[in-house]
Amino acid sequence: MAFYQITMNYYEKVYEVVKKIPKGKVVRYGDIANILGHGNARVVGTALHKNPYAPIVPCHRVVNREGKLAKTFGAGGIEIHAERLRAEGLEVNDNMVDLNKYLFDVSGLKI
DNA sequence: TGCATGACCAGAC
DNA sequence: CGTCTGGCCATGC
Repeated sequence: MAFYQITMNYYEKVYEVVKKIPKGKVVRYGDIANILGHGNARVVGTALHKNPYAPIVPCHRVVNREGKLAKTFGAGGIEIHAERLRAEGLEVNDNMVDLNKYLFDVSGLKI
């Protein structure tokens, strides 16, 4: 929601989707981009990198197509990224999670 | 208005 | 497996 920001329509859509990811699951940048209707995963990554809603938006539940975590995680670095996932019960090996186990299907989400 | 940037992706080799 | 290339498009200067 646009609490006190006026110019972040696109990024805000990203945040809205990310907030709907259930605990213990992850989604890929491309999947978010897909349901937003443009297919540009880079913009999704950029949006989360700036993530102004740090604790509200669970940005650590977003990984790339390989299941790898963000190299330059905005809220503390890749180690924090991994720790937050482990805190939710996910296995993180070599900064990577198993998409076959934890991938959440966002195609059923509404925006 | 134009140009560079980026938590990405798919294909080629 | 790994590396490289081209494309993607919102954002900011």
